[in-house]
Amino acid sequence: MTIPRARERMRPFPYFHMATTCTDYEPSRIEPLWQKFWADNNTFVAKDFDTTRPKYFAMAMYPYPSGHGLHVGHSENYTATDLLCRYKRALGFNVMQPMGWDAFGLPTEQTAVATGVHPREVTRRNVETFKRQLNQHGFGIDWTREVNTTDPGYVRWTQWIFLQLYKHGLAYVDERPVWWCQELGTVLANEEVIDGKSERGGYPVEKRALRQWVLRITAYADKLLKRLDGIDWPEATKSKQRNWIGKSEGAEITFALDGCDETLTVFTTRPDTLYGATYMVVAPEHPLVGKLTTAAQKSAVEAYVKAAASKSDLDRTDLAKDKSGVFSGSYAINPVSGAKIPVWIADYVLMGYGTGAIMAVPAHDERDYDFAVKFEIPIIRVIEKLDAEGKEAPLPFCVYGKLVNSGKHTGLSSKEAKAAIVADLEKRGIGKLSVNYKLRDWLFSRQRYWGEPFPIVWVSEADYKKASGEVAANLPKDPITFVENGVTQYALPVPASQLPLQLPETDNFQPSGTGESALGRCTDWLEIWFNAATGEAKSAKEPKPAGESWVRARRETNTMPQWAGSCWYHLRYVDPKDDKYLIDPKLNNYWGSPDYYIGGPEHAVLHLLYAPFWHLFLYDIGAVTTAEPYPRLVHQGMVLGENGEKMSKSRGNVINPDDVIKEHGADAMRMYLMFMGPLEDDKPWNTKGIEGVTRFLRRLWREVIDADGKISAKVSADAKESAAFHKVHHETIKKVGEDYEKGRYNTAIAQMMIWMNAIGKEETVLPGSIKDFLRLLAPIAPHISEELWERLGEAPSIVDAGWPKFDPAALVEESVMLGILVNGKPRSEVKIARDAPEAEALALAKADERAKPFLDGKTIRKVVYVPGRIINIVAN
RNA sequence: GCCCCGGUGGCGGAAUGGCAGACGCUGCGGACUUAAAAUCCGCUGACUGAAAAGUCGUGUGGGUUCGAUCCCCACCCGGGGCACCA
Repeated sequence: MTIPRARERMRPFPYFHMATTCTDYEPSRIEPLWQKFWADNNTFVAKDFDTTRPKYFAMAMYPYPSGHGLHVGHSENYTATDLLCRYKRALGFNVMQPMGWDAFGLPTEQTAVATGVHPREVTRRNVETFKRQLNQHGFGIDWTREVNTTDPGYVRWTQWIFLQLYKHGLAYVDERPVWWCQELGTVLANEEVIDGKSERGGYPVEKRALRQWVLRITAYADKLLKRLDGIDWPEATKSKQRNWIGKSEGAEITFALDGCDETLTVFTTRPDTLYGATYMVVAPEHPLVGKLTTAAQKSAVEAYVKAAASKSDLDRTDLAKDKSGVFSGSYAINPVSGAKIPVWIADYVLMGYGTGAIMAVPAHDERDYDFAVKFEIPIIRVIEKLDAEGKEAPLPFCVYGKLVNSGKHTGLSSKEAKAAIVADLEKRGIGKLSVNYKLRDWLFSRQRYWGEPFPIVWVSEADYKKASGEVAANLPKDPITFVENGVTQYALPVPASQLPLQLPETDNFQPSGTGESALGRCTDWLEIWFNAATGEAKSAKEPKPAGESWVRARRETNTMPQWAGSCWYHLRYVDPKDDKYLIDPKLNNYWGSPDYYIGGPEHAVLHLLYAPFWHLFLYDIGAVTTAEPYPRLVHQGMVLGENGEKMSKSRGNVINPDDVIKEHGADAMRMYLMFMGPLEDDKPWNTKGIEGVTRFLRRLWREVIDADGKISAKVSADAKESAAFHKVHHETIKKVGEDYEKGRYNTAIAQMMIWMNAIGKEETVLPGSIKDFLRLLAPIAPHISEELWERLGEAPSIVDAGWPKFDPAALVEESVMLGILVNGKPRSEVKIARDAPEAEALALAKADERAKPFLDGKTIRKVVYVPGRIINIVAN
């Protein structure tokens, strides 16, 4: 498309010196012109340290630049952000609206594998497309702050943060059964596995024991939970996070084993039911299984453990209804009743939660009850319903009550008994209060090429001890190790001075197939001489450099998951080029945390949990000055296809923003997206709907511009506007401001349509009225607003034209229609002074022709008068 | 099973204790036109009625209130999440 050059369009003041010469509303000519104007004038470059205005930092979740281009859901999300930013700017805020690219990740790598084009190049192309598309929407993005998670300057700091986590003991290596997806050739985090399938692609996953990096997010479980109370987030998401973190308070109790020195520790939330513990269960993976198993039970136990191991987790949970287990042959001693109780092995107890062992109280736990019934284990009631109406509650009885059959604790309430029993156990050294979380540590490594390499090398124990200088300064208290072929490998950090650690060049991005990423094949990069003081590296093919500190090392071949980069991009926007600090504290203080963050709810327990974890940690180590990363979060709803179903290629109901902009223009699309319904709701696209909005914009154009492209004769400085219009005009200024403030964009637009209907009835209109209106419209439909603003003789840009004020006096009507209700039912209405006294209103109501029949022959019992609204006469 | 969110015309939605259905779409009627498109004007919850008007109506059933889409209780339905978490 051709962009008219500004110079050619110059006309003498006051008209047409920048705007187009369109006679009809032609978004395809108008929009590119103003987009260029904004770019040429750096209109949206945010100024650091502007203390003359309050700052406003608004962020939408940055996109993954896929090969499919922008989705209409992005359009919705970014329109809402842009609209808010333009509104805040009109109010006088120093606004920052940044954008970036979540550019590491699987689809790009898969494209690279399929096409042989390097992921870096695939990313570059996709980013170019996305950027062009975003600019065609007319978003006021400050591109000087563009971030890309794959830029070396960005990767360096992602690695730096990992280094801090490592140094502070929050990153460790564990060989553990993890979700492995054969199809994707990588392991996945718990959060990325849904119903036994990969979140991305829906491929089957299975458990495999692999060496993995894990981040100790559980150390922040309590902080992550507590922060939820103080932030302005959608309740559903907070609730989901609370659930996911799953804090549960109880006690750890240690049971002695009969005829054995070992003890068995369990976690329970119901220490009050301890007297009712008639058996114990340990998970099949429990380390004590071997010792607990007696000779007689050995073969049965081994068979059971083997069967459990081969079951996928999906099978294990699918069979939830049908309990299975095997007796170990050993007995434990109930520490309060002294009873000898059997120890069972059953897969309904999970090794990953609590201690991997439980005390089973069949009378008061549904699962234990099912198990006890099936295996004919005694069931002893120890809790009674508190306010028993004579009848005993049926078993299993799983709520609090009063203790029975509980020795000296009989008669206490559950609550009292919990404290008393734990206190007793604590004195004996076999119990204590304890808290458990469902949240697991975050599996942080992936076997892919297109991700951040870990700033870690592996060395021998002897070489580990040679660490000094900057390398030693970054070591955790306890070394991170793993055993490979009987040899223990030690992790040394690649220190900050050597970052970023870049990916090796290769043309084969496929995983190596042995559980290692493509990096496992990049020998020159992988096998190195490492300086254990400075962190420098040289290929191992070269001779060993001179010096005590040089040791033989192998680099870590895992890469970080895609979530890593998005954990801190909100910081990089504030200080996008810094190579000294993660974020300059002065800039950090100026911009603070985003005042607004919008994105889909699908990241509730992924990005929205991970990023706060990193941020809280960075705050703790003094790397950032803000305690809370996202004080205010909004979720936009999904834009569904016209058939009300989720948009997808297979359903053939995808709406492409490029097509919509081509047909209707960006202003119409932006406006329609905001008009469809509440931002947070899912709502179906409707082609007729956007036509309605386009009609609205054309009407506006015709009110201002006549068929020759001149200002319409109707717009005149000596226009006489009707009182009715005057009122609507000021109501509109008030309502639109209030609605923008509350994020209720659909009703703001409805009000603007009311204004449009009102102006259609006017003979003449003041230019000032049109200009007021353009300023209200500009945040949503910025191009047409700029165009008409300038054609009306104002200097561009309308972006800095401020926000119109309404006249409160214009809103007040002397007389209003008062609803007349009889016994609560609307019967009539009457015109009356707004603040008429009750007596007058009542007299009018009683005399009203339509209300009268309902009052005839009845006695008035009560009158409720709400001045200006209704009068309700209660009569019978 | 547990947790969260929701249920209003033909459709998207508005109204958070005061005349339900703003605004938009659709549909119907009209104006302009040789005609069509575009544009403009009017009507458009259901039922009864020629009309005036009346009755019903915000998932269902109760409750609070002069008055309930709105608050409370119970239930039904839909969507999302969690699910042997001791």
